[in-house]
Amino acid sequence: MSGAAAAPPSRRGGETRRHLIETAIDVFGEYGFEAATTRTLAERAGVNLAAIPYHFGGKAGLYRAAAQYIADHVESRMRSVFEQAGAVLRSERAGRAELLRVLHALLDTFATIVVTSNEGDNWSGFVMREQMRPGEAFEILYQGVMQRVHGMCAALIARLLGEPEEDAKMKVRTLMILGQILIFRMGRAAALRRLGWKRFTDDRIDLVKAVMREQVDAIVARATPQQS
Amino acid sequence: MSGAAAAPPSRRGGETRRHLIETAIDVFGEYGFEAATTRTLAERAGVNLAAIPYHFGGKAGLYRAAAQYIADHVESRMRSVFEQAGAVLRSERAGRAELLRVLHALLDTFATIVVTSNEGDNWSGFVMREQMRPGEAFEILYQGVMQRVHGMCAALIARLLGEPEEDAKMKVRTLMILGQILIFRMGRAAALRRLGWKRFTDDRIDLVKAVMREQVDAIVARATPQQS
DNA sequence: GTCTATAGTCGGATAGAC
DNA sequence: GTCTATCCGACTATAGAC
Repeated sequence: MSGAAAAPPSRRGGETRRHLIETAIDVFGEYGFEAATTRTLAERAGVNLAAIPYHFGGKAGLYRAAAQYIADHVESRMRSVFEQAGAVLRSERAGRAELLRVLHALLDTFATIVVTSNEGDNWSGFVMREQMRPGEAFEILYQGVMQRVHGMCAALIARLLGEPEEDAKMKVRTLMILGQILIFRMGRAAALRRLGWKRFTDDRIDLVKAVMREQVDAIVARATPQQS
Repeated sequence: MSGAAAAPPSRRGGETRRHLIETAIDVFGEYGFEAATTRTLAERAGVNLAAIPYHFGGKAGLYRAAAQYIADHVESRMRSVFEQAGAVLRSERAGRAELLRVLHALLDTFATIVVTSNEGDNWSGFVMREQMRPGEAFEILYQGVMQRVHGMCAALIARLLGEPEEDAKMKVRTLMILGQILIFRMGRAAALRRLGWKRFTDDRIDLVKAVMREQVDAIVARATPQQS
C-alpha cells in the first residue's frame, strides 16, 4: 500500500475503516473469503474484532468494501493511459504509429500494475478468487476496470488490423494478448519456477515488456505466416 | 476422469478411495483447502466421514492424493503429443514445417484440455489455488506436467526462431504464448463475460485455436514489425 | 467508538460397535 | 472397511461495560 490516507474523518473511525480494508485485501487474497477469519483480519489490521461488524455490518460487508477499493485503486493508476488512448481513438484519422504507441503504453502500464502487484500490495489473489467463483464482488471489479482495459485494447487492435471491433474473433484476439501479460500474475508460481527467479525485479519486468512489444508488433503487423 | 486407482485394495476400499479423490478435486477446487469441509467431501462422494482419516490419514492426505491424480490424468492426455514433439526435436534436421506442425499440435491439445476442463471434470480450480499459494501439491503438479509443456514449447519455438533455448528471453516468450491459452481458464469469468458467452462450446474452442495459430505463426514468422 | 467476555455454531478427528 | 456418536477446538457475532 502506498498512498497517504485519503479521508481523515471525524475521529479514528475512518482510519480504522481504511486500515481494515487494506488488510482485508491481503488476507482475503491469501486465504479466500471463507478461510479468512475475522480474528486474522482484525489482528493484522491492529483493530478490535468487533470493529468489523460495527463498520461493515459483518465479514461480507468488509469483503465488498475491499473489492470497491481495488477497483478504485487500479482505475486511478490506469486513468492517464485510458485518457490518452481515448483521445487517439476519438480522432478519426490517427496514424498507425500513434495507434501502436498508445497500445504499447496501455499494455506497459497494465503489465507494470499486474506484475508488480503482490510485491507490496496484494490485490491479485483477491481478483483471482473472484474469477474462480464470481460473486457480487466480481461485478464491481469487472465493471470498473477489466471492461475498460479489454475494450480499449480491442478498439486499438481492431484499428491496427482493419478488422471489425465487435466480432468474437477480435475479442478472442485481445483476450489472448492480455493473457500474455496475465500469465505472469495468474501463473506466477509456475513462471517464476520456470525462470529460476524468486521475484520480479525492475529489469525482469522490462524484459517481459520488451518481449511483449515484440510479439504484439508481430501480431498486428499482419504478416502472412511463413512468407519470410 | 479416466485412470484406474493405483492401488486396488482388498474389498470396496479402492472404489471409495477413487470416488473420494475425484470428488475432492471438485470440492477443493471450488472452495479451497481450508474452506472445504470433510463433511462436504464425504457427503458429495457418498461415503462416510470417517473414511477420510481412514484412507488418507486426514484432509491433507486426501489433498495430496488429489494433486497426484490430476498430474497423472493430464500427463496421460498429453502423452501422445509429448512423444510426437520429442521425436521431432530429437531429429537434428527437422524442417520448419514439421516443427510448426508439432508446436500447433501441442498447443491445440493443451488448449483443449485447459479450456474444456470445468465442463465436467474440474481440476483447474485446484491448480489455480496452488499457483496462488504454492505448497506441497504444487511440486507434484509442476514436476509432472507444467515443466514438460513449457520445456517442449520453448524448445520448438527456439528452433523455429533460431534463438537459444535456455535464455530467459525464450522462456518469457514461451510463457507468454502459453498465457494466450491460459487466459481462457484462469481469467475465464472475465473472458466469458467479455464475449457474452455462458460457456465454451466446441466451435468456440475452435475459434480460440484458430486465432492462437494465427498469432503463433505471426510470432515465429520473425516478421520485422511495420515492414509491411 | 472501542473493548472484554461469552453465546451459539460448526469444523476435524477419534472411539468403538458392527 | 464402514458406521454412529462424541470430543474438543475454532469460528462469527453479540451484549454490555467503559
